[in-house]
Amino acid sequence: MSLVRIYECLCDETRLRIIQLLARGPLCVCQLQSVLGIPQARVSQHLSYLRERGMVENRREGTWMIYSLPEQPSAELSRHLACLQDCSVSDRRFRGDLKKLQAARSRCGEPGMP
Amino acid sequence: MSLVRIYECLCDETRLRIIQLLARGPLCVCQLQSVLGIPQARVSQHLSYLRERGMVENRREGTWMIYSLPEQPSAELSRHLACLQDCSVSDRRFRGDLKKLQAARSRCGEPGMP
DNA sequence: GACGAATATTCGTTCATGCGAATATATTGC
DNA sequence: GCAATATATTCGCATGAACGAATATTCGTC
Repeated sequence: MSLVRIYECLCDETRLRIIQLLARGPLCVCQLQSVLGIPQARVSQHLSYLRERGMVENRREGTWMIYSLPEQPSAELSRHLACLQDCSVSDRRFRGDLKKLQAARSRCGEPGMP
Repeated sequence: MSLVRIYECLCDETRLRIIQLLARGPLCVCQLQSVLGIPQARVSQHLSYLRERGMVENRREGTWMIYSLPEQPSAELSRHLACLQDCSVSDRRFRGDLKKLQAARSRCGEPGMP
């Protein structure tokens, strides 16, 4: 995965939010949708984009499709994800998303547990 | 400068090369052009793009326009530039560019010294 | 003020992407 | 098999970006 490829994945706000959320652990589409507050199709579209570029992995679990960041990310990707983590703690939007994520988790538990 | 803004600047290969080169110090347009091996107009176009987004600064020096990375980059930008530096040392393309940069420097000296 | 060098801008085209809307697919439980 | 839920895909459109080509601007020098 080239550097440009990495930056392409990060240069859209919605994708950035998705990646930021997945950095906290795997999530299904409907959890992402509820946190992001955007139509489901759009979430799936962005996830497809990220999947094609190797930025996310997915596995099916019943009806749910669980997305996560690569289990074995390249050195560049690791480095960049760490950098993103460093920077996003001070970002309002991201903090808001994380709050919503807590709520979503406590509401429906782990992915696959409605 | 938002994170998305930063990534937008980095998600094109030519711009990435430019930023990588400017990370080593200020350069004029013709030096960039000679290292990158692309038409001058294209270099200027990308530099305009970067300037509009606050990713580069420029100052005139006679006929030359000297471009450089921001003197006082934001915390996010600093972090990301450092991350980029870390990752690009292992990139062939960038290493090639740096070699050409050495040659360009020794050929015409510092910017403004033809 | 004309000329040359360095740089910037504009124009037209092509291509990728982001989006909403609609529809299709897959899985589970009855 | 059918319905319901979760997810994916397709289509059409609008926008922005990358590019080459051409042209314009700016500066120093004579």
